[in-house]
Amino acid sequence: MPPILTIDVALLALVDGQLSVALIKRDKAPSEGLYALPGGYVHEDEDEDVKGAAERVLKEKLAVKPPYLEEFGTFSGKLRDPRGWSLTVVHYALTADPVDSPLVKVFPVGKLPGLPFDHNEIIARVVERVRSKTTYSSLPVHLMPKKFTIPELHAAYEAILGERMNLASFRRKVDGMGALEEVPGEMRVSGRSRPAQVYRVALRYRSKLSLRGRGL
Amino acid sequence: MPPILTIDVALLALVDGQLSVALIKRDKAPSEGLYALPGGYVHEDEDEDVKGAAERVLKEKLAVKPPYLEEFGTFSGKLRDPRGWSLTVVHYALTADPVDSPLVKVFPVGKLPGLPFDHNEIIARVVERVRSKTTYSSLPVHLMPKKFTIPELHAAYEAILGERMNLASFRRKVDGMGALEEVPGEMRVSGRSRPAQVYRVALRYRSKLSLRGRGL
DNA sequence: GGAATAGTGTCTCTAAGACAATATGGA
DNA sequence: TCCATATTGTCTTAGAGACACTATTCC
Repeated sequence: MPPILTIDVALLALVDGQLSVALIKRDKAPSEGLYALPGGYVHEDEDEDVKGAAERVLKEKLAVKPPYLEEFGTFSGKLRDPRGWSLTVVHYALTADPVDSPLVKVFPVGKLPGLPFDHNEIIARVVERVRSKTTYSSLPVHLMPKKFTIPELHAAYEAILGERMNLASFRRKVDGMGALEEVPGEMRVSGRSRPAQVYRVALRYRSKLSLRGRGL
Repeated sequence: MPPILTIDVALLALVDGQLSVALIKRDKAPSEGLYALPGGYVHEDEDEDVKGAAERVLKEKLAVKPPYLEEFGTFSGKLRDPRGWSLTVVHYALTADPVDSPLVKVFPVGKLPGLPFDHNEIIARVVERVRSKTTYSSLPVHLMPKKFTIPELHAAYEAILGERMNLASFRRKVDGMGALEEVPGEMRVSGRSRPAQVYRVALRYRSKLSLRGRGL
């Protein structure tokens, strides 16, 4: 009997200023009825590769086509699934607006219930990776809506890392990364303060989906 | 028919100052007789997880128990293996002394022959990762013998990256990383010059094998 | 004008590169 | 002694954080 091969996807988003993950109520055994990471088997006829399988699961189960999807790594062994020796290729995806539905619920990563299999550990490791990448890359831009301001992005970084960052240095850093471009003329007003310049993700930083196969 | 699940290992070493990879002559179809990455199926009864399978393959096929072994990622799809939709979990390992044998040959990564499956691409991607990690981590210490000097380690970094590095800054950097410790009193003499202090990898940086499951 | 937040300028500090100066064992 | 390389010290430069200052809108 060959090992059980599955893929799982951790779809992350910022909800109410908290890094959160979309979980789905399992509709079959084992652990039927419990929330878990969306996942499934590879469909050899329709999935080009495991990343394709992850995209399909995102579309079918979560109804999202997120701008960022990357393989995280595998989790395998005899004990993690009651059905036997199994291997799952875990992916993580970032989105601005996860869809809440009767079956899908978005949990802050700090307030997860007990999950089946090793999904608590998987999420913990994915979050660790996302926090790590946040410290040196523009990854969190993929958690933002199409248009956003620097202060909004700054707040997202602070929410993900759980610590304050210097805003002036942050400005210099995002400038230097070249991941953003101004939306000409557009300013965002919030309250009775100076309006902020609106930005969007630069073209070459969008849609990692199409850059198949290149890690990072 | 479920996907074919295999693991492959890219064992890297520095041979004659060149980053090199150990390839093994395949003893069965497909591509029998060609050099390829050592790999194989997961043995559900003896492999704790895919990393365990990689360790077993290293031991059985290459007769090494390297100090560093890490999962790289997966390669999957319909086209990469003539037998059908397949997935391989690629690992990379670092060693100081790869064993050359009738079946195993060590090739400089810049002078690889055409390899079966997608093994040329796999090796290219692994090398890219190792070079990247070399720029910001102490990874290359695992390519060194038990005892070595800073200038020797410096030469290893230059060989991996293919570019010159400032030796004084390099000293400061390895100092700061805390990955090394002096071997008290031991000096290495080479030629008629001042002898160099001998170092070894600090305990907590050895044997990533035991730190199962933690990426990086 | 005042409140509140956006954005800029400047100072300091740290880390890295360049490179000069010193150290040491073998020939 | 000299040669060759190891090791240290110093100067300069680039980038990040701290923080004060200016800008702009609504009230």
